[in-house]
Amino acid sequence: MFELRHLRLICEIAQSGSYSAAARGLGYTQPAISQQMRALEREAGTPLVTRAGRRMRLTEAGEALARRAAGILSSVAAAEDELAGIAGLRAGRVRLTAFPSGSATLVPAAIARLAHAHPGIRVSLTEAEPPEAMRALRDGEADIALTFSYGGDDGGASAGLAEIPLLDDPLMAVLPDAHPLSGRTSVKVCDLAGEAWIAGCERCRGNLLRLCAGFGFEPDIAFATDDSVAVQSLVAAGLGVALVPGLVLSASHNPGTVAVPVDPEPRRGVSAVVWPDSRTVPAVAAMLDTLTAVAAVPA
Amino acid sequence: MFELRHLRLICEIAQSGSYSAAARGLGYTQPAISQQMRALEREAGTPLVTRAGRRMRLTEAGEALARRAAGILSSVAAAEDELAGIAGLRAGRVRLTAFPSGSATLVPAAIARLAHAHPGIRVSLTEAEPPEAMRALRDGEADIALTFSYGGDDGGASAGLAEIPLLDDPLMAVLPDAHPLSGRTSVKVCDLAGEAWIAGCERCRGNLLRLCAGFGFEPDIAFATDDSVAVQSLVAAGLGVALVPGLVLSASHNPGTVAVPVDPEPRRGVSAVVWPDSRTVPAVAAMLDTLTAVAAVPA
DNA sequence: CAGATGCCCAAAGCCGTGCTTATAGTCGCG
DNA sequence: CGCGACTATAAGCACGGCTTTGGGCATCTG
Repeated sequence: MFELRHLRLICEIAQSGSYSAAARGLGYTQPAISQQMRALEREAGTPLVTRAGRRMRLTEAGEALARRAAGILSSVAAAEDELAGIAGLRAGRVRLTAFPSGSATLVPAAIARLAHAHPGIRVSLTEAEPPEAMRALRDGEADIALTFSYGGDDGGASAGLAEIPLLDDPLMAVLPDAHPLSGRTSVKVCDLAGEAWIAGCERCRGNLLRLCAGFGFEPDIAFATDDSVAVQSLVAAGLGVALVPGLVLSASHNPGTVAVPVDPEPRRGVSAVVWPDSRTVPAVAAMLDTLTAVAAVPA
Repeated sequence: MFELRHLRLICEIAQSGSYSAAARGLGYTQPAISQQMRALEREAGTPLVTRAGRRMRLTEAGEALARRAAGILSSVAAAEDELAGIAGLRAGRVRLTAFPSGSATLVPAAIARLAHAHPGIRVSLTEAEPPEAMRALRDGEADIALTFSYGGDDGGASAGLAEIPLLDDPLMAVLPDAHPLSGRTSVKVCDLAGEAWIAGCERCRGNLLRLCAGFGFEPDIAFATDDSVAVQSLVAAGLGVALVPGLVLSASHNPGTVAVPVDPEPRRGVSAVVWPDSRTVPAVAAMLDTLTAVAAVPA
């Protein structure tokens, strides 16, 4: 099989019409050109140039090869340009999978910042709860999975994956406006032991149960819904109280409710999970950096 | 700049999804693949694959490169096919420049034979007297010049060019039917010393003068014309006698004339002239061989 | 016509590249 | 939990390809 070096050579010779000139143009010495051409002709199985007195003239085969070589070389150059664009953050793509409240807060801010810094990078966003996000990551359908985990669970970040902590998201107690404790600057979980509870998603509900068990009671869960807006609406309607992550509240807060800090503050960890190798992929690295930066400055 | 080896590699990996499989497919050992890929990624400036557990997955950059590589490799393969066609006489072109009586005799036979043996080869034919044919050859406008020369001149085959003798063409005396010598089996030049002469082309006329001078007389040239048909017509009209090459007579013979062998037989040499390098160009070599073969069997 | 000038070819030597072999580390599976 | 398959790393070696040097040939010039 030909070598690109040979194709460049035949093009250069076609233009300059001389081995010496081609050598100067390509940064070789003249004998190197002679040797390369001999190798190329051996490969081609037919002469590509003929000596016509002082000048070298391309044969029909040489002309044909030079013609094709020009196209091939420009294709190669185009491929190099494309890769250089990806390496230089002028192009590329990051596929993000984030849980709902993440995709409503951290992610939009990160995307906006990244789009400003590197307009050529395309970002795609899929919304998924952490378990599905991890599956997408494992299946190669996503580059970054934005997940959260409570102290008691591992978020599914198992072998081979790298987890980058982004922020510690404090849980707030959400009470109806009219609730007796709504004026407090902080509440204890025990204070709410007798309340009816509105629970969130499945893993949030698990965390709630563990948390309350730690304080010696089992919460009376009146309703459970994945929808964080619905949770607050149910609270506003006076049907119970809830523990809601600060991130959720920063994205949407029902005005009929009050969010009160909890003491001691329960937290959930929000982190990005990637394949370790991905951290060296320019667009992924840029997005991770941006997410970290955005997370460091709470909205 | 990339190497074709790298492009083949990324394609193979894209298909097989494994370094080891790619190594088997390409005939390398596995470490060779690892090293090539590392070199390629260094060149590209960005990772091209990520380890996803057991499987290797291409990154966006890797996919992009693999996509382009496939096209590039097929272009290279097409170029190789084209050259292989030229080398294998399934394609190619020969540009022939021949003097008139050659292009009417030897050349048609050679072209027919070559077309039969190698239908893919295109032959182009230009008619030119030897001096112009040599110029075309020097200027690269022809691959083979078919020329003739008399003993006294060199046919213009000067330095750097190779001359391949094809045949010795005997000159015949052409006499009107009614001429007193028209019944003889041979004539001597001296027998025609007192005749009026019809001369051919410029170089033929020069040869006639030298020939007669050798026999101690100067011919009385009544008419001179480049057109070999006209020469014979003038003879047929009783306006003189002529010396005409056998090759000319085999292509056209005026029935009102008689061609008589001359003793001793004057001759002109017919030969093909090429650049020495051309003899290794497949299509040119094939045409030279064919011309030689055709010349060996006088039509 | 001889010298000068480019240009290409040939031979020899050397350096670097890239392959193989051997070995260790890692992941997934039975 | 050990086995099999895969990849990474290191060391060693061979080949390829480049440079240097010297020579032949064609063209141009005084």
